[in-house]
Amino acid sequence: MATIKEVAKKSGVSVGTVSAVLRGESWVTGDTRRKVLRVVRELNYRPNPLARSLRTQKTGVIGLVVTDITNPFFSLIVRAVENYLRKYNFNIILCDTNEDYAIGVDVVRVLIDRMVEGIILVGDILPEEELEEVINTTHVPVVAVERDYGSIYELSMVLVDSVKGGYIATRHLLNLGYRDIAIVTGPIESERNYSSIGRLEGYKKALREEGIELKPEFIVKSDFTFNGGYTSVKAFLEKGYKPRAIFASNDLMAIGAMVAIKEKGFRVPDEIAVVGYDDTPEASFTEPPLTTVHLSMEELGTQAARFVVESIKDRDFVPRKYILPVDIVIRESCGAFKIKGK
Amino acid sequence: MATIKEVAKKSGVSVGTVSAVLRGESWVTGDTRRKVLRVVRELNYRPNPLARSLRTQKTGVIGLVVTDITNPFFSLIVRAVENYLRKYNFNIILCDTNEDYAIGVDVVRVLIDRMVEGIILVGDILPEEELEEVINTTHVPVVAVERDYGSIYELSMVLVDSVKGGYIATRHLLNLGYRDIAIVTGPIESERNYSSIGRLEGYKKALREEGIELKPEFIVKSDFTFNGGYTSVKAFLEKGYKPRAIFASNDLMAIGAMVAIKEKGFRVPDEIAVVGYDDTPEASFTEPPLTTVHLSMEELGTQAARFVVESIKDRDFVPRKYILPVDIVIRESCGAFKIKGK
DNA sequence: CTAGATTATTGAAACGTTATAGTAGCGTTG
DNA sequence: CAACGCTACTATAACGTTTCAATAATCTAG
Repeated sequence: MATIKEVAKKSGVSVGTVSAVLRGESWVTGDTRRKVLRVVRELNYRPNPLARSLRTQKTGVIGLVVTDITNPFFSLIVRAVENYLRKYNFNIILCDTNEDYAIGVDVVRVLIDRMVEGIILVGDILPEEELEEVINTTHVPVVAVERDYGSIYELSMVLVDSVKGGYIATRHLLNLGYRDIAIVTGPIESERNYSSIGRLEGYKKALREEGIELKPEFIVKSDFTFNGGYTSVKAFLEKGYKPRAIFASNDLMAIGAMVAIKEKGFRVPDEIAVVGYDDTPEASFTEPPLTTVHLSMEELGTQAARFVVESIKDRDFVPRKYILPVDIVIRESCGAFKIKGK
Repeated sequence: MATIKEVAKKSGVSVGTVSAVLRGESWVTGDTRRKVLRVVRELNYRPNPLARSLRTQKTGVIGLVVTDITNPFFSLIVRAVENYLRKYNFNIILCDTNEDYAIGVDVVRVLIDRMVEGIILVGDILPEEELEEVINTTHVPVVAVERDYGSIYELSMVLVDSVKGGYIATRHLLNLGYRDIAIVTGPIESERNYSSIGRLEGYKKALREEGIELKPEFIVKSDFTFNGGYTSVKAFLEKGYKPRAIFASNDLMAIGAMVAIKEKGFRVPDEIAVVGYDDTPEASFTEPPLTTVHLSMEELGTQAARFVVESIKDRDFVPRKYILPVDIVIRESCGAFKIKGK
């Protein structure tokens, strides 16, 4: 609670000098510097970041907005962002929008009022109009993660190569000799459902390449939740369809799908193979362990944080786009070991 | 970017008046008020929270520190805290310590520097000495969640009734007729491992009550992780022990235990029944679905947030302790349905 | 009508810093 | 030895608010 004035008075110099010492300005002479530092320690003085920010117009705070912190996909990103930013002495104001645009718009405004030095939007936080507004009326660098806003706005983006992910998942199933492959997708109504659509594209591409005809009824629409995966696959099987393999566009739905499959009396992978997407921690706990498209949330978060730090440090940083590469991690739900093993 | 000065100038009144209008002071006359409000809208003026905070010594920010945001147990709490605090217009600075005391000490200092109005510590963030320091040298209200600091410090606490949880889990297994019940514990070396020890206590109490002798070799020490549960139970079974039921002190370990049990060729629950603790979302996805001690992380978070808000609003709030009640949610891993069903 | 009270408003200090223009003291230099 | 340039500082104006004592304007009472 000591202020810089008290330090100045007690050490017999001006506040400017104290400030200079604390900021590490080189001109202060050895003697005065030592005296000031001693007093600082004696009074246990710590500069008030509020006052400093008001003067310098820099807060050392980054706004981080996610749609759902309880989703491990997002919390892993949050953790990575935090770890990266800590190294640069940035703090994070975290907001969870519960997938609600209204809250998103609101919190972004508040963040700007609070003069955060950068904003990271993870997932579908803002509609385009609002994003445009933010970018046009402020100079806060914005980084979008897992949401493709195209190339018309001045912001960096960190995306996953969804098409490729969908492609290699399907390719893997094809390589194992399966032909009848169904897909469980996330929401695909609007073209802003970038990741669901991309994964579906990859799926189609792989089938096309192999000369396999696309069956529209094998495209099962769902919603990225466990329950959605479960109910949609259950309904699908109850209609009498029986694919040899299912590619679910995320792990949660894959887990739901497996439960439904087993409930219907089919074995995984012997009768129906399953592949997921995301490689969330639970993927290795399932039975059988889930073969899934691996992507590093850590890398996503780190990259986003890096972009934000760079745009702050480097006055003429030009917004970039980073596409995260993906690969497949083979466990047991696809049947690869059984086939190759024998 | 407009300032209050510009608003004052443009509407022909003093800054004090503008400030008064914005804060809703009643004395400003209808005419001036309207004029000011019009200009505010025209210039799209928004007060600068930094300047305001500097003057009022109130920031509207709460510090929220967790040990591991990727653990669903914590992220559910975070979400609840956020939702509650949003209603009161508080923002959250989030810090993840990665279970590292050094980071914990550091971030709490920073939070205090930044003049947060309250601090919520979830899990084992600070050693007692440091907590004492914080409480003695500042007046920031502190709430600890899931960490019992006893009653000597001036802070509120939100705890889970661990003894009771351990008790009802074991009781449930006893009621199903099982006698040979093993427990997989979390870390129990230090008495600050409040929750592991409590759960173990509850287990012992239930057995004692039933007149069953405690077998020390049936107390399997582990570490609250999936892997820990898996390896410790695997080792346990390989030593030739075969309990009729296992109570794991959290769901992650319970899931690990089930994998180990099945790997050893035993069926769950027919040969070995399993009960978990926490009721995390994954508990319903396992096979068989996990019977577990349910506790509401949402309630934990909300209660913590409530305490913090109350201590801010109410000048003479006296720190309280809230003990969350627990109950058991019966699924299939304990075998209750099979037994009762037939 | 005027003194006193009330009401609507202003002006300026304060919050705790940083940034910048200014200056005293002192050694060089031509 | 006057002019100049350093060096090591100081004084003070910002940053954008809120708060509060002071004041002008209007009303009330005697």
